[in-house]
Amino acid sequence: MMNIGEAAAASGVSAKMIRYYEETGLIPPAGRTGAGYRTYGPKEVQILRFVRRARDLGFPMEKVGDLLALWRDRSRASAEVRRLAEDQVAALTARIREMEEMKATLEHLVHACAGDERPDCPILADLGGGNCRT
Amino acid sequence: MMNIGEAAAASGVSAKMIRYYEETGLIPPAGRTGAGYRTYGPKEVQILRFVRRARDLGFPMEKVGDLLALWRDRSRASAEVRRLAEDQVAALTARIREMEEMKATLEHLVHACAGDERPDCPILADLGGGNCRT
DNA sequence: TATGGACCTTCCCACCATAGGAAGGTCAAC
DNA sequence: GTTGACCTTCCTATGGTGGGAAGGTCCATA
Repeated sequence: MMNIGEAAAASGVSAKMIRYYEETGLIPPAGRTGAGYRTYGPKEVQILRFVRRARDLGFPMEKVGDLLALWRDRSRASAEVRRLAEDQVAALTARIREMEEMKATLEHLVHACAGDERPDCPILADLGGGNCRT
Repeated sequence: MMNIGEAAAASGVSAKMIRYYEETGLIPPAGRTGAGYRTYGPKEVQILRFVRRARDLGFPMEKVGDLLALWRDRSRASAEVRRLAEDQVAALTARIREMEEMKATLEHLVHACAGDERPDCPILADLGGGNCRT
């Protein structure tokens, strides 16, 4: 049995976040020693690693909860899990595209900007003249 | 002179956010009518549009403040602005790459998953660190 | 002139996920 | 037995945005 600090080191999740995950119900409450210290075994550490990995893949907490539930349910169909993963791929794709667009616009502006000592700046001109309804 | 609602409609920035920007010092305090209503003219609306556009390009508030300062400074060198824009391109590039990596990993897992009624699921197996069930 | 509704004001709360810190208790090593 | 590293809870902040309550204002219409 480990302390929260050891569990944090073993799982890659900070002690702060472990307590937070417990508080929000993402993970079940840890056992306690007589003095009130949280205790963790290998099983709990595995759960924490699961959460960590899912977060690394960009899943929001809520989806991580769904994945955990499916993980615990031995009879779940893999199709459900796959759908969650596909949703996440779609979300990432959408977000990436948005940022690619921002980047392209900015690169265009940077390209048009002399970038020297002169105050003429197409970047500021663009920002100042953006067309919304006036 | 417009109300905050009209300025919001004209600039594309919500009234809530206009007040927030003012509160945090991003934009100067608006003028007030005798009754305490904020008033906005075309110049202020242009500033709001500037902010909106910069936020749309993914600049964090702090950088928007820098850009605004450069915008107001008629003698600024365009090189400074360009550097801010380039930094932002770099930030976007880094974030995009992170997300591309997440996406690639997930796509790999989705591809390996049968996605049928069987409980065998490589996605959960991966998340769990090799052991699908506890 | 009165009233109603659309606007404005300030203030507080919520989100998501994370980090920092203070105040106080506990454990283990020396 | 003291010291230092750990633990506990509780509060705060972040970045931007939205929601809403309680109360004031403005304008048009009945």
